[in-house]
Amino acid sequence: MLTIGEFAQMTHLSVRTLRRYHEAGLLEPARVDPSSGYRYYDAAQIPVAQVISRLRELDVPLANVRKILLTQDPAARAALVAEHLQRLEEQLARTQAAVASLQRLLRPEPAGVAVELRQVPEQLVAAVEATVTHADVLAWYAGAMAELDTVVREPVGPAGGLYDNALFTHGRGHVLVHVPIAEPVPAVGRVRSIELPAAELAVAVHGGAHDTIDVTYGELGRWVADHALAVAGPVCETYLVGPRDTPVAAHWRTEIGWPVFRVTGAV
Amino acid sequence: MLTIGEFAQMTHLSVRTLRRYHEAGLLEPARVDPSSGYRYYDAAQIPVAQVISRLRELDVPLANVRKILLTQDPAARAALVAEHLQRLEEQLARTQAAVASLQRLLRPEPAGVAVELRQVPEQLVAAVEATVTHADVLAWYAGAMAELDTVVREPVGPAGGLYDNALFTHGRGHVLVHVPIAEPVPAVGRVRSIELPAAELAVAVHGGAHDTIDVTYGELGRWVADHALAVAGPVCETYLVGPRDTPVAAHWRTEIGWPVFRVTGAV
DNA sequence: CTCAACCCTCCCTCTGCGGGAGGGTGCACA
DNA sequence: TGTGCACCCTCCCGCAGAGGGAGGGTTGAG
Repeated sequence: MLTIGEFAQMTHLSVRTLRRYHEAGLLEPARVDPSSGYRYYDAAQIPVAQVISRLRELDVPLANVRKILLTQDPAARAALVAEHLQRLEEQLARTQAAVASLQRLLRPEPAGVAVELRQVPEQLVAAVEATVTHADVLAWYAGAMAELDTVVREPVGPAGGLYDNALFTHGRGHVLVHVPIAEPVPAVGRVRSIELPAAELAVAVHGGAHDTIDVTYGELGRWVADHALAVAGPVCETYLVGPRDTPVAAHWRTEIGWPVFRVTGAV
Repeated sequence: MLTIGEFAQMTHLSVRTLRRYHEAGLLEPARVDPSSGYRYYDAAQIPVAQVISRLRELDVPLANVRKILLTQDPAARAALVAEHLQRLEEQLARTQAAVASLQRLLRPEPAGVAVELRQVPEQLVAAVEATVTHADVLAWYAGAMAELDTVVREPVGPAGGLYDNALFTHGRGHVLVHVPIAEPVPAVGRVRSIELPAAELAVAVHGGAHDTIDVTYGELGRWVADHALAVAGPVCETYLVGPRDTPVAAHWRTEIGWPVFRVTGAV
């Protein structure tokens, strides 16, 4: 039987951390003295503590560590670990994208995005909509678009999405993805046929992956601000070339439409 | 002049986050209304906000972001960014090591480390010592060892280190690195000639990089516990083959000496 | 039997983000 | 000129996972 201090020496985990792991149900001491509360560990628990330590080095949340430890079946356990490694790889990809984008931003050559003012007529679309958080929007978008694809056989234009301002200002908002159609389709699942109202948009096109789309948003927003046009509704993205057209992110083209009130007299 | 909400839309940062960045001195609004406290931003601040956003994606702490933004000289700024990228790479290496080690740990084949009981005589050494935290110990070690190398011309054995138990149990403790010598050397900088006392050690050898040295610590500690030998002092590491001998981490050999009281009658 | 080293619990701190309460502002429209 | 509503403000609390430290009980060697 080892005291918590001895166990800490052998595992290189601090006494505090061991107590926290006990409290979290990750590493129950072999025995706890009922009167004094002293924790006593068994030498057989050393490898368990080391597995925990390795998982924490990989930033696996304590709750997931618990789940992994409670999983007896080696295959299921390996799957849980693999799932986390998957997440690490995605994070690595995001990190690399951020590095590339940062280097571009720090070079003092403004991109100079072309902005155009456009009158968009009302449009019949098949749509899926929901209120989601900023963190969930990517996953939700993928599901909604897949569902749209199963229902809409003959789209008459590229897919698009309407993004409530609150999504950006407060991290949660109303989102609608749509595919333009010629004739109404029956309501299936979450898909509904609706008519998007006509709009006046300031439009810019973003080329490449969506990691850096905020740069184009910034340029477009700046243009709108410079031209003193009031904002009046959700932003409208149109996926001219997207993941469904080519897997090469560099070839994607996304049109961003920023709603404005026409200030000049021409109607 | 843009309100905080408009600025949030253009930069894809939440209103809350912008307020926090203001408070932290990262992104001062172009104007703050003295009576209402309303923040007003300039469109020219959009790229700045985007740089902050990219740095935060790279997990640069707000304090460092501030430092980077306050640095006018592009070269110095690039150096700060490069420094952080360096840290990211090190972290990546640690992550990969943790993955490899985890896979080994989850395979149910115990390594089976050979442990030996050894009487070590007193030894004259040139040493550098300090009280450091667990997080700092690697950097401190590198500096101390480099300083030792400049003073000691003729070591009579491999370098080693004494690690106070508190370093492991409480994350901060006394550490001493040393090189054995035949004759005392003059005190230069932090280097002193001292005599390490004789000791009784349980000894095991760890092969490979230090990422996984806790596994050998665990095996050794378990052996000591199984043989009911009381611990009585700092752990002693000896770097039989280390980074100064070969850059190939897989070839390193580190001897770990765990102080014990001899229980058998033989003296 | 004494005393130091150890252990316990409880509460606070840090970082960077979000939620929500309670209350003041700005501006279009009547 | 009021009214209403969207917007803005500050202040406090929550989360994760680690450390710091206070105040007090236990253990065990001399």
